[in-house]
Amino acid sequence: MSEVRQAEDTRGKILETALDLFHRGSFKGTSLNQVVEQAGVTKGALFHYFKGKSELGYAIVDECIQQHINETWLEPLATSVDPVSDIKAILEGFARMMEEQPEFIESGCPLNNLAQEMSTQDESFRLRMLKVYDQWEAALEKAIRAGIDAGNVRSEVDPESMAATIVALLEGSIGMIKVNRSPSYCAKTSQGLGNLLDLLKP
Amino acid sequence: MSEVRQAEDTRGKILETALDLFHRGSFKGTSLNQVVEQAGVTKGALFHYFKGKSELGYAIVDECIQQHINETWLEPLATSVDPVSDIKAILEGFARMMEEQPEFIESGCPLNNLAQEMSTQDESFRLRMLKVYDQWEAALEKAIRAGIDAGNVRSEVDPESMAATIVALLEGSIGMIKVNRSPSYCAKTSQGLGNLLDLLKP
DNA sequence: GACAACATACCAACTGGTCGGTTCAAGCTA
DNA sequence: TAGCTTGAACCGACCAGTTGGTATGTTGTC
Repeated sequence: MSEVRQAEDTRGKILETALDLFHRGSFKGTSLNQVVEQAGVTKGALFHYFKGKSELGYAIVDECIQQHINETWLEPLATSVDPVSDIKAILEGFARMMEEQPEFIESGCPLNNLAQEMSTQDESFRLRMLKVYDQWEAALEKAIRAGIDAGNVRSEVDPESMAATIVALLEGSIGMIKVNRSPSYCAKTSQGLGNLLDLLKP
Repeated sequence: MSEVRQAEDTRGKILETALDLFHRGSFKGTSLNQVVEQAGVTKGALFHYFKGKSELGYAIVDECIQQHINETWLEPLATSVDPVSDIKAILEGFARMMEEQPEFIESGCPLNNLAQEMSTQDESFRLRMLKVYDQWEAALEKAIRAGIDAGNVRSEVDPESMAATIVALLEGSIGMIKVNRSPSYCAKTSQGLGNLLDLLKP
């Protein structure tokens, strides 16, 4: 007993643990008992920081997932004028991560998992996740537009539709990798994404 | 009481109801109590025909979903030599269905929903759903190959990778429609799919 | 009377959530 | 500076409701 009080650290540990469990399993399929057990905290601590399971889920979207999208997509694309190269670089980063942490091949995209599970069940969830997707697509669209202006992307490309297509194909591919769970399928999808991106080139 | 015995009809009603509930909600998020209530049968009846919840899920994949994929994809593509036109025709059928039954915009693809939820949790589930996806991709691949032979598809296209890309983009798009839930987003994704298919043309 | 086709009552395990308590650091007072 | 108060940060026993699953019947048909 009589540990030093950690304040925000406990909240962060709960968020981190819940993200991990929701990612590997699912939102509804993970119990709060599992969360508190794995996080090494008590039910009281969890309900001290979050009004309930839903609020915990909202916080994960607003904080953890939003931050991750910011770091991996929004910031790298913010000043891009050559989206084909920059997007490919991000995807290569993914490929490396999947080799290092094979759990990601099985578990898929945390955002997409949560979005597919919860957007029909909880409007509040849906709107939060839609906001993240909108920002993601907007960043892609802006980068494609800048690419066109800089002469790095064909002018016939429709930035809005292409941005949506890239997100859909990426999320769809990650989902199929989850079901297939084989390196050869990873290669197939990465080829598909590469072909799509090459279409942007002049 | 004392209704006429219906044998296989009861089983069918349970399957149909469970598919509907698993589609609109999720597998774990739907209780067997909901299933028996909506199907108008008792728990005894359900456990008479299915060993448990998992077996009920397996039967839905093996029977309902497999049959649906057969009818909408495998059979129409079996003798296709012009896959671009034939796939577009199938997609137009989807578009029509979404207008008539708006619930499909919200609920997404039953196979993908189940696959994303359960493939990490239950290997038996995963293998069954993978089998359906494999058949789907094989049918697309075969049609693309036939299209190349008939001069309706560019010979540079890689049938295997393109088949996987079409499935991934389609499932990804349906998933994004679920989150966006707007007709304008439907238009965007349908444009993206159309563009991809037009790439096959010579 | 044997057997499939149900019906009903029931169960242990678990669920999200509550609630009265405890601990302790920081601020206020005298 | 010693004592007092307050409130955030927990703790953990408890709760009503639900879960998937079972055990024991009853009913109609060949």
